[in-house]
Amino acid sequence: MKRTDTSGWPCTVARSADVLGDHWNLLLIRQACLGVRRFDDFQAALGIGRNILSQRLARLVDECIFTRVPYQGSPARYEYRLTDKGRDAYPILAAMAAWGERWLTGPEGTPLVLHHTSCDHDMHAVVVCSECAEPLDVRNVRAKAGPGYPKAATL
Amino acid sequence: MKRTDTSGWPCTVARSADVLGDHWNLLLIRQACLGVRRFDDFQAALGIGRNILSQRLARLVDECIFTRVPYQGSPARYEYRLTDKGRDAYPILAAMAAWGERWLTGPEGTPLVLHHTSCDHDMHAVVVCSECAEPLDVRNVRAKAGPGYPKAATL
DNA sequence: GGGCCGAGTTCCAAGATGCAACCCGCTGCG
DNA sequence: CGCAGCGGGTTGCATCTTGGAACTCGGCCC
Repeated sequence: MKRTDTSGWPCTVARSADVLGDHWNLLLIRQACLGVRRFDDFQAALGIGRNILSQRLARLVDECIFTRVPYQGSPARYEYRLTDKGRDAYPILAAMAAWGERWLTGPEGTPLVLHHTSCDHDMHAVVVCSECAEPLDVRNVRAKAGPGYPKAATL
Repeated sequence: MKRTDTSGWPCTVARSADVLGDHWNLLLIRQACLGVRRFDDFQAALGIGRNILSQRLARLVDECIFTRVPYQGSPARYEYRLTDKGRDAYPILAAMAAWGERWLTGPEGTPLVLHHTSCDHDMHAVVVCSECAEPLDVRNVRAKAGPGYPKAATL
């Protein structure tokens, strides 16, 4: 009945999917990357229901993707900021943006262009191999069991 | 009421999230990348309900991420294969796997190791800038409106 | 003739979502 | 003082979506 919990599966994709496989979570992280930090701003920007937002933020704080820090006392007000873990999810969003740009964009062109300030160029994300820096392709990658792989498993 | 549809939003992340922001969809694509093609194999590998599986596969075929091709007639049997669009989503999964490996792995180590056959090394995915090949970091990226950006918008 | 695939549907109860309305501790303001 | 406003949430309720298990259907196999 309740959404299957994949966080304990012997697969890093399944574990990530447990938290990132939710459009609101993805969108919240994206907004946060864009500088949004406050409840009402998330709500207004995404049009997400306040209860859902509240629940999602709690989950993300729980997962250490956001931290809830007070930015004023009396009345106590909090804002949500990305942790290193959350910030580190940005590449995934960038990869999704690149995919969306390639496959889900109509003739009108991309709504958003990313600009890399380090090299001062407009760019898009490319996912490469850590060893040879070649872009990845499913056909050149094999998955094999690692140290944390249990004997019986789904793969 | 029904799950908010973000596929028309002026944001490539939101559009991608509409289809990739679902753990089953992600997991199905992952399985497909691993070579799974048949209904019952997906079902057995993921433990997903047959109704949900059926519904998800239909959606993914609809989105042109999978194609349903007959592999025998009489009785007609179909298998689901990744299209180029689907195959191109692999980098996203690889990025998620890398994140999961870094942040969601316990002391036992990664369950799965990826091996890049092109360079014959074990590797992990890195998301880099298409222009300067530096790994991305949120702090070095700015989003700006592109050609497909409507005047009124959420960003 | 009966059982066994693979590939789906159908049914139903338990959750999840979305929306709107309500609450709470302060602040500013007339 | 009284009261509306603001940021930040809860609560309630009507719908949808999930997950699990049972049922269907066309064709082999024995």
